[in-house]
Amino acid sequence: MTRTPIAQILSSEEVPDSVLVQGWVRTKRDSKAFSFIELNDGSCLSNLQIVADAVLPGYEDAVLHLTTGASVSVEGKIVPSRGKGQKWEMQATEVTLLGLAEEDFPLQKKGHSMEFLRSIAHLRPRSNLFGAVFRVRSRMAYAIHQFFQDRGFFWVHTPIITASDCEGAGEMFRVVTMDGDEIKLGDDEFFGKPSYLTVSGQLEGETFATALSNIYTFGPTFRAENSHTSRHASEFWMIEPEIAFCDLEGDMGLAEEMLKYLASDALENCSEDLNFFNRFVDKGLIERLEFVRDRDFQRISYTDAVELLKESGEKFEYPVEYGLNLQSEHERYLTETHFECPTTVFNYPKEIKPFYMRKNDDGKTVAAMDLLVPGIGEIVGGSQREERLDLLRENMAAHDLDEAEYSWYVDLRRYGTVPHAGFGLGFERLLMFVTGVTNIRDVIPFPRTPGSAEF
RNA sequence: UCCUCUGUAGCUCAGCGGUAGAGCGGGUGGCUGUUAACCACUAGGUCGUUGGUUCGAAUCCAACCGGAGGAGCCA
Repeated sequence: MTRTPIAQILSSEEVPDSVLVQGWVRTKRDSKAFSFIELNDGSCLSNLQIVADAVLPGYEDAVLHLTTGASVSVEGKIVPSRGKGQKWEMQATEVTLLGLAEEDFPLQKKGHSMEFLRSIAHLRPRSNLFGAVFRVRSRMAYAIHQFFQDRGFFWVHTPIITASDCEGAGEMFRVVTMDGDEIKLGDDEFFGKPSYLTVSGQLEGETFATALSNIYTFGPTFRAENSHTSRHASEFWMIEPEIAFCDLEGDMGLAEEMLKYLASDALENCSEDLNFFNRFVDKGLIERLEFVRDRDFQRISYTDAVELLKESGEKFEYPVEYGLNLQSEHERYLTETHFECPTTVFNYPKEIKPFYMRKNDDGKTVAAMDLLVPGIGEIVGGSQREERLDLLRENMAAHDLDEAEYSWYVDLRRYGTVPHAGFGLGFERLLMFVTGVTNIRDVIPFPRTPGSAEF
């Protein structure tokens, strides 16, 4: 008999008479004549309640000594439940123990801190919360591909090892080879020059956007910054669409449409897990996702945002002044206090943005945009790219970049240049937004942060 | 890199200068169509590490190690 996922059983109107389920025991309650086993196989949040009569062959060995965490294989009939709390339950005809869980199995039925669960990252997917997080993670990855593929975007696999620093994107990890304990550098360098783990696939993405028109990347990204915050990781996943024949307006539109699409997809396809988050993690989650799905986002230029912050009467720790970066507290005020909804800030001063962003006609600002969401801050950062050869060269010089290092990037402006734009969406930040989980370490299977690369 | 908090049983925590505690989890027994089941008994600890103060340190002090939060940087 082949295994039937518990999700399939619990969502059925009519079920096959006799099925096989396999999974891990969440809890067990014994009485004299039978035991209730709560079995979870990760296919959904809910457990299947199994009734195992004491007269079953092997009851003593296979059932009586079961503890939380043990793995079992159970054959039986699905019947309407006589108890409250579930529609179906299983009347077991055969219970086979696959593996006991030793008595110090760390996952209990209640009261674990996120910090503790992080320390047992190999077992935490078996908890309700993390099972739900990683089911939603899978679904969101699927929905992202669907969103782009439905709109004619091609998925491009940009390199993970790179020799070009996407300027300003952050500190990089160096890639080296070893001879014993000796790191090979200089002339012995494997790639003939210093190479790094990618901090962004954007520059390579642009080369494909100027060929296939609409592309996106979706893959791991690495930043060697020594950040200790709940929203930074050294290894994370990023989605970077790049669109030819597109300006900032279209770029902002796509980012907003995408966020709405993903909120809608999660509400539609992850309702059981979202309801769980809504109960135990963030009471306003579903309401917020519905808001994001149904209502328009706010847009405000950097210049207007600075004015708004100055006139808000709010006391900020850091100064608000044209030409300075908006601080976390300023972004939070805009999206959480003033607008109370996702907010796109656009047209930043050129001095605080990277070389590749397109200069606006005012000569002072560039066509950049950041999409801010309540509770998390920046979730998308993007821009229209500078497609004019002379202006790009000026920008590179102004940023002290060696044009020779970026000759292939400059070439895109020499051979059939086109207006184009794109953005980066942090996948984990999206998941924080969709699940209500407040620490990035808890939405990625095995988090890498400074000083921590266990598992 | 800077600032702040924190480390006691498998887990969550109490104790805050005078013989190491509870709940949950584990074991044993009982009871019940139960559902964070319930009741009784029981095992389980170099109080993060090292040093210091003290008649006496889980408790006070210092350093170190681990964890967390915030700032910056960004996604």
